[in-house]
Amino acid sequence: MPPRPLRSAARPGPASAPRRRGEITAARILDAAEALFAERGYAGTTLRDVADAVGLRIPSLYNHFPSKDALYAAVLERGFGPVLDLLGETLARPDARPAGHELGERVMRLLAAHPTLPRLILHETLAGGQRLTPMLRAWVGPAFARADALVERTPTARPWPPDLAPLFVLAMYHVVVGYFTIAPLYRDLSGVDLLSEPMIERQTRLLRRMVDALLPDPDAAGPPPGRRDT
Amino acid sequence: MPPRPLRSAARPGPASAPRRRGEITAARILDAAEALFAERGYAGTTLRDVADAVGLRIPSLYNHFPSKDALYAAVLERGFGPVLDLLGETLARPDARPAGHELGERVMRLLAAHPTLPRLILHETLAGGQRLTPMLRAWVGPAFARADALVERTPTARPWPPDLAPLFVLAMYHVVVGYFTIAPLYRDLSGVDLLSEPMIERQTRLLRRMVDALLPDPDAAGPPPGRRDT
Amino acid sequence: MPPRPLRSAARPGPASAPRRRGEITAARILDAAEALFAERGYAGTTLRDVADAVGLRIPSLYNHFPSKDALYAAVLERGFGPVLDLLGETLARPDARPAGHELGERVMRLLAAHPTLPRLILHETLAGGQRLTPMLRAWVGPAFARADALVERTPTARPWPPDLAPLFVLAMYHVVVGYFTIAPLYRDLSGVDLLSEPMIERQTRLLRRMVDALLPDPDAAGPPPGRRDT
Amino acid sequence: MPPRPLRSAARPGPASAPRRRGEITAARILDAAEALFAERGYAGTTLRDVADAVGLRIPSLYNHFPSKDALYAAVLERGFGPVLDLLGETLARPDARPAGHELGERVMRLLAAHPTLPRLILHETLAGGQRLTPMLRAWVGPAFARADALVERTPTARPWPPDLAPLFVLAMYHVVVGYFTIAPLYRDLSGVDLLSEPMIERQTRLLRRMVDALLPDPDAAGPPPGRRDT
DNA sequence: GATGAATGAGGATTCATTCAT
DNA sequence: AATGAATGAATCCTCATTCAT
Repeated sequence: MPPRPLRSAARPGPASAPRRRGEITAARILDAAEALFAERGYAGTTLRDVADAVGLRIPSLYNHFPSKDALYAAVLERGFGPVLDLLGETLARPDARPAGHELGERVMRLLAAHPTLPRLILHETLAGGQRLTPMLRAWVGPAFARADALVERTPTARPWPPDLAPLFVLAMYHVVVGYFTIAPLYRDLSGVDLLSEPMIERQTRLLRRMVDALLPDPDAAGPPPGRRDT
Repeated sequence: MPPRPLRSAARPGPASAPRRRGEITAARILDAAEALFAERGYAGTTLRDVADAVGLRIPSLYNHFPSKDALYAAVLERGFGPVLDLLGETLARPDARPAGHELGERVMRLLAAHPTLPRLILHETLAGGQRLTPMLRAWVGPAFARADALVERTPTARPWPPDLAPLFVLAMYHVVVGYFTIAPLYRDLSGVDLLSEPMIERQTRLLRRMVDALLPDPDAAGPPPGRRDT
Repeated sequence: MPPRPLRSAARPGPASAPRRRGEITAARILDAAEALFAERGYAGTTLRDVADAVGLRIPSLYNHFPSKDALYAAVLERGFGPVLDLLGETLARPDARPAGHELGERVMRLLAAHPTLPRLILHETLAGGQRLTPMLRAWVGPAFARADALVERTPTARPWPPDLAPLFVLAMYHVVVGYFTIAPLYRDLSGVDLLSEPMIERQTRLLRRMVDALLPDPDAAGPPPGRRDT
Repeated sequence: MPPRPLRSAARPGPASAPRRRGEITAARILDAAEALFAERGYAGTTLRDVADAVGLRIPSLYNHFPSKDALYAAVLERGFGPVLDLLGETLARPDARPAGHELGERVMRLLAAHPTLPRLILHETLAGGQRLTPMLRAWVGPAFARADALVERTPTARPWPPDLAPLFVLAMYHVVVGYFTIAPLYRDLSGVDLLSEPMIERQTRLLRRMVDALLPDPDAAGPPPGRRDT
């Protein structure tokens, strides 16, 4: 369980330190549930698993969340709230090119700090989004739309035709989400930990290179000649 | 990779008609199970679901498969056998550039015909591959290694550094797998069916353009000037 | 558990002997459940109680009834079906006076053979009929209406005013139902078993005397002089 | 019968105002619990139900009653104390005939003011009296005995044989208790509220007529000729 | 090969109760 | 006096599996 930065605790209120003991327990439950849901999905995660991970008995969970469903929803809300905020800001920025360039790094940093989120969202995707929080449902469509717009308004030497832009966005999304999703299996098979700092940095370089190649800067001559990535 | 018996080709194809009625029932069970496992994952799929989908009672499933686990394994074996064969062939071909160019189309055609496979494999990926058939386990590592080699030996105007090549392969893998995985949710949210023929064709064009941009042909001058994608 | 007369088994079909073993088990479950529901009510009866009484494990109950609710409904259906039929016939008879006179005896005989039914119906009454089978709901209203009509059309020396007739019917209903309901407590407190043959017979005489007094025969002179009850 | 402290009369009456706030809360709990126990029985009533009805949290109930059982006992004690007192007085009066005549009205008035009591007692009856407060247990037997004696010593034109007298008492008891018990269901089915003032008054007339018919005044000639019931 | 019946294990949830605050 | 938190026991129900038919 990665340490959760303070700002994520800042959601429920302006005061950052949880005052009551109950809030601490609820946060611990959310931590454990997030990890387990990310690893095993909703159906594969048992309240016993969660309770064991927190060091509580099962009925105690019900003192903090009224049902397994509600716990799952709370995990998604807490996890995705800050991410969606950040993505929203970046996508909304008018200066397309720097935005596109930064997006990769920002998203990588963000998800590296919350590596469970991509797994959570992929579980949802596989489930057809049937349990998708209204929050996420409401967000996904517009987010992709804004990303499409960003791609289309980015000045590039070789613009994307409108019918391919959405698929391009989808592709880049999958590159990022897939990277974090496959990390445990990749580590298991190859011994390399994709979540380690150097690998994260490499993947960030990859993204930059991909963006450079796929959205070439119109001002640069040909494929960036002298510039080496990194 | 274990030799794949011909019978696996007998599924929907015109090939040898199954002799016994039992085999036909087993195939129907596999069909139903494949769809359900792909949609809901292993933990989320119930033998009752499978039996209902086939029109049998649960105990009858045990006449064909000794356990839920075995049924799941059989689904993976039957589903991935032909795919792995095909991929293996392509990846093993010495002529790197045409192979790289063709790979996208071949894989798209293949997965478009078996759209459950990406979902199945993603469920496995999320589960950390713990239930991954030995078959798949044995295949995945080498496959990526061969793909890495393919990328590295492909003559290109801008070669990939060895530390990025594997990540590049991974990225392309996620682009393809993610496309099929998100199809149901995408359809739900946007109304567009990514599994439809036109969309599949668009995605194929996207892949070709991505490969062109990321592995630029050394013989071509600059970014392919006169050539417009489709 | 009183022996169930064969005619009640005749409901589900014309053949009286249950062919399959499952039907026997289902009947045993119904027997046990009927006794327990009658004694403890719905909320106070546990599936464990039922299973223990039958000698099964709890999950086996679900092979015969899909839920506790359905089991309860089945108990009511099986128990009240024949009773309602019989009552319906009697109440529908045109010859009011003999019908009224016989009703007491018939009902007493009927309920003496099924002493759980009054308790079941009282549990339902107390619950406000919220779980009342549609069957019973549909029956209760008309039954009382027909009973009212019977009272009003019975020739008597002192007719009941229309506003009291329904209450009179209700009263007689409670006399009968209450008698069987209180039997266990009465036995516990006084040692007398109201369900014993002699007591049943006494109560039958009581009912006859009450009917005679409350619906006096217009042809008889005054309070029946020479006639002694019994 | 244990002496009843005056405070039990303090409930809804204008009598001595409860001094401490705790007593007022306890009374509110008793009110809510009485209604719920009467409606759903002991097993069907949850401490959460009670707490919700009072507007407290469950643990607060334990500040006033040491257990669910004790709360139930307190409800019975408080509810039945005054009733038993009153019945005791009436039954103990030596002048049999007026007592018998008055009994109906007094009981009806009493129960109309406390319509939950019949339901509570019926729940107890159905449970076989296993939870019956010692108070009630100690009272029921003697009460019926005194009622039997009352019936037997009432001068009437047609005395009840000793073997029928107890059943007659039982019957009248059920007429009264049943009336209040069925009220909610009756209202649900027919729209008529048996607890309304006019219906209560009708039922009182019914009781008087039944008593007149079943215990005919020896001084009156035949069935009371000129007198019409109200 | 298909199925009705039975069941051990477990899953989510509720309930009455306790205790520290 | 009120309550948030914790929990053992139990509730209804599901699941994968077995077995006799």
